[in-house]
Amino acid sequence: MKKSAKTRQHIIETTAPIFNQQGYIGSSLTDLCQATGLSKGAIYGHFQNKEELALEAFNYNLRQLSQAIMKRVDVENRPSDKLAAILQFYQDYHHFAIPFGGCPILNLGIDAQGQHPQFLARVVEVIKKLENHIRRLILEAMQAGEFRPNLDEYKLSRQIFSLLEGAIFMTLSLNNSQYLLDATELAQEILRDCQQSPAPLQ
Amino acid sequence: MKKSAKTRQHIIETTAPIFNQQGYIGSSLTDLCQATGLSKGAIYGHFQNKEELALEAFNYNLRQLSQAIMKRVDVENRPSDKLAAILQFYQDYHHFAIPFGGCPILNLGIDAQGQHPQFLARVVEVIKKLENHIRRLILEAMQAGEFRPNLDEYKLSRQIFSLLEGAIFMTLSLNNSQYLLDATELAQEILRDCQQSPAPLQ
DNA sequence: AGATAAATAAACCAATCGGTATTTTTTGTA
DNA sequence: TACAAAAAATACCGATTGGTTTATTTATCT
Repeated sequence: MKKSAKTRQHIIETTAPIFNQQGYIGSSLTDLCQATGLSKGAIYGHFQNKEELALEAFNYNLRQLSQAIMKRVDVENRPSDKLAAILQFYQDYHHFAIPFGGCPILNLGIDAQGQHPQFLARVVEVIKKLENHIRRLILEAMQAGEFRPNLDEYKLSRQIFSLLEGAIFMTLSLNNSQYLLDATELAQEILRDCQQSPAPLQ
Repeated sequence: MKKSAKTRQHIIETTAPIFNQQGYIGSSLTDLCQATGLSKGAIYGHFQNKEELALEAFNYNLRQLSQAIMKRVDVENRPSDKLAAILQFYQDYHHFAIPFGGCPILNLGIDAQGQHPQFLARVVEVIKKLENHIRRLILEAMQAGEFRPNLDEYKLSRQIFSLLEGAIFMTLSLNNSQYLLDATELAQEILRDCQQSPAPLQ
């Protein structure tokens, strides 16, 4: 009874980076069998079809990412420190993403657009969750007096998230970590300006 | 003699959005034949193989994007106005990208990563060209006295480009134009601060 | 230890993949 | 209008796709 769940998890974990890197169509069952060391019969004993496995693998990727961020955030107390921890995480995000086969949000978001509505819905869910987390931290920082009270936390979180995702894309595509460094630095400056008043930005 | 070139171009133009949206592997010859209204024999009479056609189609996409930007830039004279024109273009970039099947840079960049080095090289080329264009405009604005002289134009162009690409991803994935609006607004503010001295940002 | 059920492998399926060879149709020109 | 050349359609190729079935091995539990 327990063995089944274990190999099922093994299949998910070993195929997750393949799906992340090669996309849904690009990941053939032959690839997945070779990576897991199992046969098609074995895989189909644990999953109804390729789509179900892909969904689980994508979910696994997104969950890993979320958890890695939250792990950094949870050790901080003040909202502004939690925000700084998020930026710190993204500063060397490529070290996290490259063995993962890239950024799950970016890869799945692009791969699923107009192609796999179900997958897109999942990645949108995670994006909104992360962006909302940033937004709530900004709001809490305002309420705690760490930030000016007249900020538009919705706009700020959208801007910071866009900046980070774009920098991830640039760093991974051009294989140049400078984009993530510059982006997180800019984000830090934006947040620093949230403390002052009146605002030169926002 | 001329008919051949015309249908060749027709094939490129009609398959370009398919390649852009579905990627290289995701675009089957059946799809391409159906879209062009031609048979496989006809397509293979104009292109050696699927890869050559894809490369031409991707180049077509990237060229269309570059030209659309340059068209807006070239009507301006002052460097800072040219920069503003670029931001203006990206403000409603989704209207350009959606009928195109998404952002060619983003789609091809993600699709090609670790999969098609040849395609990745092409998209990197275009990215560097556009980013360099922004960088040179910042430099020219400094030299013309429109911007402070002590700016890091390399860093600034990286930050702005990351911000824009990230906002494109967000707007297209979440089908929400607000990300592009907020990102271009932030970019405008960053550039506005380049005029003042001393710098609150950068 | 042996019965039972779960897990896996292997062979097989129709469909589709990219690509090619051949035939038919179209076209420009003499 | 006849004819050669180019362009396109058809039919086909082997390989691979996702998926299924059957047989066999391997765990699990009494």
